[in-house]
Amino acid sequence: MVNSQEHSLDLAFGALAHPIRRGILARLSSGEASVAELAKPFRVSAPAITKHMRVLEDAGLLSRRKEGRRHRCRLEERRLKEAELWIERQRAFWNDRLDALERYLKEDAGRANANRRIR
Amino acid sequence: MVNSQEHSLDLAFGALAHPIRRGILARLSSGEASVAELAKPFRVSAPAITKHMRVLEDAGLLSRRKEGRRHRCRLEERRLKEAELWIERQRAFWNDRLDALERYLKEDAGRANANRRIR
DNA sequence: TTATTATTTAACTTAATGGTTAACAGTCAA
DNA sequence: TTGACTGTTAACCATTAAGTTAAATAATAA
Repeated sequence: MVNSQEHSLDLAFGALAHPIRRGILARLSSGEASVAELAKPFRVSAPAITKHMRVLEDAGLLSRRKEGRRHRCRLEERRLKEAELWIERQRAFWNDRLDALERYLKEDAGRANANRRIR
Repeated sequence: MVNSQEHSLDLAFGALAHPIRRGILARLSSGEASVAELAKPFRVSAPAITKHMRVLEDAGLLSRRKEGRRHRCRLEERRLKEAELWIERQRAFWNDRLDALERYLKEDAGRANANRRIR
């Protein structure tokens, strides 16, 4: 199970890589909705939406329960959080490097000035 | 050009959806590197790496300059930031909703208790 | 010049994605 | 029971993705 975490990031980012799926998530982030409601803004067939729902579900970004003939869908934020965290970690690293460089340059400039003053 | 922003998110998330490409970015987040250095941890052919580099470049997540026969590659953090921001916004919305729900439930519980005390 | 190293391009295979239409299954309401 | 509504499955098509090997280009080293 070494790379099951990796694989779930594959699925999550893959799911986010399509505007319809991001649209569905955006809609869900303001509350639960049925499949038809989620489909409304998009000019594609119902089966296409079913497939997008499947991708989101497989990625663990969305869950649903049946309520009569409609499905109530809701956002699963945990996976979204994991994806966000991955990005955040990379950026944090990078920013640390930039910060360190900046500090170094400042110190260096300080030392250069000190030297200039000494002689 | 309405959805060029959308399209660049497609590319960014799509690029993040592969473990080799995430590995490359992770490596880059601790400093610049050549293509061969980036390729080393992965058991795929050089042309495969070239393709992954292209995907990352097209997504604007990576840039490079030629230095003799090697290419020095570096992370472009702006796109990474944009992707992070998109996720963060969805989650913020959702958390607001959950917070509101929690507040509502607490208030409600308080009122219920008050009522119980009265009679 | 010749060989070596770093990287890309070309051509190809296989599998996955994203869409379609047509048909099916469950649930509700007349 | 019949019909309408919500959603899925099946079968198909076109495009893209991810890998391969073989050959090409470009820069350095011998």
